Amino acid sequence: MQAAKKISFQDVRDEVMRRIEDRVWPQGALLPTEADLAEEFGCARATVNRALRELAERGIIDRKRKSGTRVALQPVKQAKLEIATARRLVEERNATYRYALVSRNLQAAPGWLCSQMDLPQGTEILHMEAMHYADGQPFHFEDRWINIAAVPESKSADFETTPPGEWLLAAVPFSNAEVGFLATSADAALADYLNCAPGAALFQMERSTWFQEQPVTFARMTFHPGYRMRSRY
Amino acid sequence: MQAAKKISFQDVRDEVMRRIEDRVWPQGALLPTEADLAEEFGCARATVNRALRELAERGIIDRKRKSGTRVALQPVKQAKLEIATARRLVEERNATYRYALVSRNLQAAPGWLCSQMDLPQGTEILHMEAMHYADGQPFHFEDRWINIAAVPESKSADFETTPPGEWLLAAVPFSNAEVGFLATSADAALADYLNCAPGAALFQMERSTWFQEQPVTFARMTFHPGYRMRSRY
DNA sequence: TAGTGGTCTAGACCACTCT
DNA sequence: GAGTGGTCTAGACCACTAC
Repeated sequence: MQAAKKISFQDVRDEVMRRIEDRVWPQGALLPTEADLAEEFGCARATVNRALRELAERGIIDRKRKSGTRVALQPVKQAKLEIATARRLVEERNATYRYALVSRNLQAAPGWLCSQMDLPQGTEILHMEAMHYADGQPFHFEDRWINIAAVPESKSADFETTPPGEWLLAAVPFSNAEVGFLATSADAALADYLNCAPGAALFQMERSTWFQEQPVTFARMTFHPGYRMRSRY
Repeated sequence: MQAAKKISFQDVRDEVMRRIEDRVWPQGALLPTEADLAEEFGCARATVNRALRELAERGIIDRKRKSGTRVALQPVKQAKLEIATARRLVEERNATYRYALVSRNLQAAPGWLCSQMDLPQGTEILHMEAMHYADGQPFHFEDRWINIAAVPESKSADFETTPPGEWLLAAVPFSNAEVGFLATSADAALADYLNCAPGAALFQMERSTWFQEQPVTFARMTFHPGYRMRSRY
């Protein structure tokens, strides 16, 4: 005799997923109601609900009240990108991380930054440039702008030893951000910093960050030639 | 008198989030147990559980049995990237989408592809090149490889009018994938296709896809100069 | 071994939306 | 109006893990 284990929401989720993959329920098909599935699987409706809710979050199925649950026609594919600090990226590769502050200036925000970060003209900004290295090789160049008004302590923070990204992560831990990824050509300065030929194709990440509706920082990271950002989904 | 509305898990989630943002519970702090929070909020423990589970999924808090729930020290920042078809990307910009198949060949998989997709040497592969346009301007160039063994119907599919990406999305709707993003320099062929100077910096996305453990397709998309991929988190 | 989160149940009511 | 998912409850037992 089999031990009649209790059905878990994971069992339900996986079985429903299997039927979708095996086209038992093809794309666009209507699934049984939660109550029916609960009866079939011999579990509570709440268990089925949680299973289906997870699949809906993944974009596998679409749910609407009254209409019921359908297999998604165009499953939304989402890749989750972990936004990590340079230190973590470097150490993940079993390399030694090193950081160096290149420049630090208190200045009025330039126009392009004001529109980028949604700041009033002439806002006081802390501008820094920094380099991050992996095993002594250039990893990425950081162009960092911090809104002093949002993080006053940054004015007196020690960025000689602590990278701005890590400092901010501790100072403003829970923020919203907008990221952009693009390719750019190395200008003379980047070529120098990243030890590559001028004109080389470089991968860039730009990030604007807000905390409680207030713009905090803008950063542009330019990676060494050949850098590749990866993800699974 | 206020209408004493029932507390929802969203109320609990938002209030807990507020206390974390306002440093009522600073980073690393131990939160009250689910039972205590349930009593405080006047709701069932299951309601608190769902609220905290969501925050844990977002990486805001860390939960461990017996130890309890703590505010995350290093909140994991995750960006969700929607992987959309070229058609959708183009139409989102209110531009007119056009597709053109450039070449189509049945051939043995080259060595680099076999290692990339984890295929046996000499596997039969359908190789295609295609262009995608937005308002008549080059949007991206697609280099596509399909494992015939995994999707036999692809051999006779009409890729003159249907982009391989869309065809595959319908044929193999629920798959796993690995994506990589990088920058590359335009060679003569890409410069021609994308109407840019040779050597221009271009954004590339590479994707390998599996369905039920079997390699299905590899695609390399090279975008027009100036393309930027965006996301929020 | 005891405390904490993880999950399931059975029932109830609500909210949306199709007809 | 009626059908379906969305959520809450109160209670129970389980599973992991710090002690």
